[in-house]
Amino acid sequence: MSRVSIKNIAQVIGVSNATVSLVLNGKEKDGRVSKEMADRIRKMAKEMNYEPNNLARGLRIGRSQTIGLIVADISNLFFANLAFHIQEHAEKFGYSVIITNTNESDLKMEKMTNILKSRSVDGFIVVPTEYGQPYVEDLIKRNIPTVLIDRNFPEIAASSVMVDNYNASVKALKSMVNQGCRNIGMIIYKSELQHMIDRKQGYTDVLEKHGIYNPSLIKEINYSNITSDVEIAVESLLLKERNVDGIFFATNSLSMLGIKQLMKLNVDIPNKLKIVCFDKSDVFDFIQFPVSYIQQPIPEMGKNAVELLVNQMKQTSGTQKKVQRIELQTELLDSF
Amino acid sequence: MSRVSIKNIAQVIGVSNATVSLVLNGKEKDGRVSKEMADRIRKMAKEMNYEPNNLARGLRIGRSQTIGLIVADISNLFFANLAFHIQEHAEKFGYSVIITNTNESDLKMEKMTNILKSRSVDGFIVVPTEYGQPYVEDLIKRNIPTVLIDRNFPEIAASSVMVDNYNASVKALKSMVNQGCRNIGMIIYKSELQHMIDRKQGYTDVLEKHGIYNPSLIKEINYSNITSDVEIAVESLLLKERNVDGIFFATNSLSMLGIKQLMKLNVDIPNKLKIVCFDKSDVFDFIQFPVSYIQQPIPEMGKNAVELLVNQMKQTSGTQKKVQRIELQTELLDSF
DNA sequence: CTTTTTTGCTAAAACGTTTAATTAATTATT
DNA sequence: AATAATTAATTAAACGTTTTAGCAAAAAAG
Repeated sequence: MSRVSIKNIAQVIGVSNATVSLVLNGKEKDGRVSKEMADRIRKMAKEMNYEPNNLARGLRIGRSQTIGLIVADISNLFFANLAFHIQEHAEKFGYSVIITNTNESDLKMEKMTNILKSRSVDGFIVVPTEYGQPYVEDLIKRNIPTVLIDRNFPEIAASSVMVDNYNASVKALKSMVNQGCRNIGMIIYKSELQHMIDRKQGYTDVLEKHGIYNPSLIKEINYSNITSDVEIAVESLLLKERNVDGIFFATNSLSMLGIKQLMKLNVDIPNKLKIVCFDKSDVFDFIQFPVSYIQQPIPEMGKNAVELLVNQMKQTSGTQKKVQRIELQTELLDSF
Repeated sequence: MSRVSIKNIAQVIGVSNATVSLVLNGKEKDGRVSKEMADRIRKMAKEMNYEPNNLARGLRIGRSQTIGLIVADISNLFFANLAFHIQEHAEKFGYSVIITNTNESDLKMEKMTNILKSRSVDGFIVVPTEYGQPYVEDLIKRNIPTVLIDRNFPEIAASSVMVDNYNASVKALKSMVNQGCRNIGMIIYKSELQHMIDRKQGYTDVLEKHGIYNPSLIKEINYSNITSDVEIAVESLLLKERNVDGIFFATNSLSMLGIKQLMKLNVDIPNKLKIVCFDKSDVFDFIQFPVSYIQQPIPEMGKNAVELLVNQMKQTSGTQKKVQRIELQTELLDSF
């Protein structure tokens, strides 16, 4: 036997579709359905194992109660955690989440926005790719509720939930300077994304203020060549004449590879070299030297993104969405 | 301006809905639409930025081209990777994936199956919770295509993609015995799930065959108390009189906590104690002692699950689904 | 004992597709 | 020249909801 519909229930009870629908949506007051009939309908619905058809519902009311989430890489723990919290929170508002991946590919970003649009998601939460700006602009032009997370495009009118990357970086570098570092390297992705630029700027500003800025200590890594690029970068920074006494890793993937290389080279941490990483990692619990790291408030990021989005979705669809940019603070912590 | 529909395109061109639909679905041959008209329609559709409404489509054709994926914990890297590969593969068949979490809660499992059912997913890929069997049975009773992954319920007629947990365990234990271990402990979840039972059975059988089985060396951990339980279990195994010279960790989360504890206690690995873990971890690259681990073929698991499911979904909806149980082999590897 | 209000329900349209059944016009076949 | 076949489209119903407007009966008010 196929799926039970409202019509089926209506027939069995001998009442109209409308009455059943009203009751099952808790609008019995509004529809003035008698208490007895309402109870009878609810009982029968349960008995017949009725489950609403959200396709039909979505078609009719023009909403699908679904959020489209586009992340750069679900197998990266940072994004996996983010996805987890977004989902948990979305559920509280009655939304399901469709998670999709871009693998940092702009092409895939275009594809994923299209797939999700055609599934009538009510809104988007997006970790955009480097040149994904046009696709975000398209969403906004179409007046589809959209919230950027982790990364944003400052020059377009998009709501976003970010951490204060500049100050995170400043915090990290100040701490290194205070601990006596004078030749601090930085390993960062080569990217035009604003959050990377901010992290770099924080580094630059602190070091310049202390008169110890040296641009040749910034190593920019190609995402496509990450493993070998990091190895080379670390080795280059460790050249004797450079006298590097600190390295700041701008993302968790860079940290992992960097630390691996530092261990291979038997670098004396923290005595000869101090390191600060972006993001916490399980790995920190297993290495014999202390690591400082910038902790991002992942649960709050997810929570805020969902709330921003829900607010946007609530607004009457005609009006221009109000742009809200949320910036959360990070914490600088020590692994032990 | 709101979303462009087929009707809009039809009006602009001055033709019927049907013609536009036929063309946009590539059925122009079937519907005998002239080449010129077809081209005109396609061009106009592109120009007007038409995007199909999959809610309407799904409602009409009774399928949503969506797979519901239920995992135990998306923030666990094993499941995150699995989700990643399932998604990549599903996409090739034109399916989107809605990922949801249960956090090992049976209640949530029920909720998630309901949510996904009401979203008319065409099929389910499920990592079931310990007592989630009734919900899987319900899906099967309703003739909804379903594939279990990572865990299964042998007594119900459900298709599944598993690794050969018994032989994985046998492989691990044989290797430890061959390396001279005689008092081997095991740390495993207290669970009635078949894959856990199989892993335990592999342990038992190998050790019994060698006459070195000692049930008091099996430590069963409560999922809700995992951190302290593992600490206690490790300490208990390391009591002098036990003379334990090997520990087998039955899951990645147990491995992580166990290794942490072993490091805290400064155990001499691998000289005094050998360890084998289930699943690979990033952490292995960062610890100073070698670890053996069972590697599960995550990409193949995802691929097989999607293919099984797609096959089920292709079958005419009336017929009883053929049950296929796929068992993949694992590899025993060394971290270095 | 009218009139008004309230109560309890129904009819029917709409959302955007797909698709089977027709129709009408043109071309091919005898 | 009549008939058959092909081509190029159309019509209209259906999928399962939601929701507005309306109707009839009962209850309340005057």
